[in-house]
Amino acid sequence: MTTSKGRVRNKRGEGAQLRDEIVSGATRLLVQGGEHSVTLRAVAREVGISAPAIYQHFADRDAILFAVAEVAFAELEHALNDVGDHADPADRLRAVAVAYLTFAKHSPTRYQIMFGGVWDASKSLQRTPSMAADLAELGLGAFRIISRATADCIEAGCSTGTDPHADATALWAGLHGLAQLQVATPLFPWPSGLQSTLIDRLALLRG
Amino acid sequence: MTTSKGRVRNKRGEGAQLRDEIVSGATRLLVQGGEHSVTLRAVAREVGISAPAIYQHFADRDAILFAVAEVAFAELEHALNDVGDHADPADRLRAVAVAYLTFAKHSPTRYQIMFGGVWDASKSLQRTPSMAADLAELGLGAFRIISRATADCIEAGCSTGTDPHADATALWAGLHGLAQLQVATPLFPWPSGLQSTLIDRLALLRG
DNA sequence: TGTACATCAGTGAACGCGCGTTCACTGATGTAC
DNA sequence: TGTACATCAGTGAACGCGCGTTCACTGATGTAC
Repeated sequence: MTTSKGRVRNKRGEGAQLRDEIVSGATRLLVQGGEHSVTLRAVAREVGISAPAIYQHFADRDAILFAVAEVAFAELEHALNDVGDHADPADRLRAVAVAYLTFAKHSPTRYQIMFGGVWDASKSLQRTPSMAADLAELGLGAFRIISRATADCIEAGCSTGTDPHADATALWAGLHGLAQLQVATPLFPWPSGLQSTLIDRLALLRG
Repeated sequence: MTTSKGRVRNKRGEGAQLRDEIVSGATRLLVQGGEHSVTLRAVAREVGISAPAIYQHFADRDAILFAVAEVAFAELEHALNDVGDHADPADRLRAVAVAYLTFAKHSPTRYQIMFGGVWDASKSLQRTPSMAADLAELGLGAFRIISRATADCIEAGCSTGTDPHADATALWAGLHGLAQLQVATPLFPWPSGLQSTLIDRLALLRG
């Protein structure tokens, strides 16, 4: 059986597949039209199902966006892990940092979803216990990769730092700021080599 | 004459006062309930006027938020200029940076409005020429203060940097990232002294 | 093997809501004569 | 000085829209006997 849009109804026991389609559809809408355009009904239209069908998989709109963020975090983590081999730990850390910035530049709207923005004050107070904690946990995955690479630099003597956690946190903040600002204010006269400057200074890498 | 809410109608020639009240009301809503709660009608309710009255002063909702951002940028600029006297240029730069972070921490929702988020992809394509450029100009005001303070450090020999613009930009990015991340992920184990670490490293200040 | 039945994976119509926006208007206030 | 008039600063009702959510339902599919 096909719906009016040609979608094939899932077989018995395979209903959970729709969940993935919903997340994909929401991601597509997010990337194309911004967070604002991801409504429950719009997602249903995008996927080719009726609106109520979403309720079998998600409690509300925010739950969908949360799932989108989950996937995005997983992709980011994968990108950071996938920077290839580097003999020099400093080069590896630089590659990780660049991968982070690349992800943010390539998927600005998803990146925005991942770090706040969505869960605004009014609602977040209620869902903080569950969602914010889960989201923080997801973010930690990406952070740990940066953190490990930073620690490796210190151990190998490529960095003059002494506190891996503090250095990694500073670097993370710097990367986040750079990623966001460059997307937000493209008209600003960004100096060339800013990425490297910021990374090397925050991670205390030797010139 | 008073309206049902007790508001006194402006006299002839003083209609422009309502503009300020609208901006204030929108700011109040933004601070309390997040960007999402700033609708044209909600603003009208907050101010105590009918919804159509807003159209005499603003073209649409985004124009109101833009005005809110304008005021916020002016306040930020004022805060950065108002850090008091410092014999050491490095101390002054540190004070400016701390003032920046304090503003962001104290007015997170306004800070969010100032740097993107609001003007999402779909709409911004149309209003980019006028609004994004104006907003960038506003942001430049605050940046110039950081930039000048950074240049002073280099001139005075408190910083080992050689390119004031690049250093100031890196510092700005770092401050922005720290400001945003700390608001977005309060559960993260933020190391103490992170602010100073980040500032000193990016501005190349001597320990 | 056939058949009744339970369950799964959705649909379609309907609801009430708040939104942005328009339109014609109102009543106070200043101005010209 | 009085009075007609233009203008200013809004109001109030109405519109169509998309939204989230509910409800009863449908029809295919697997399962028990």
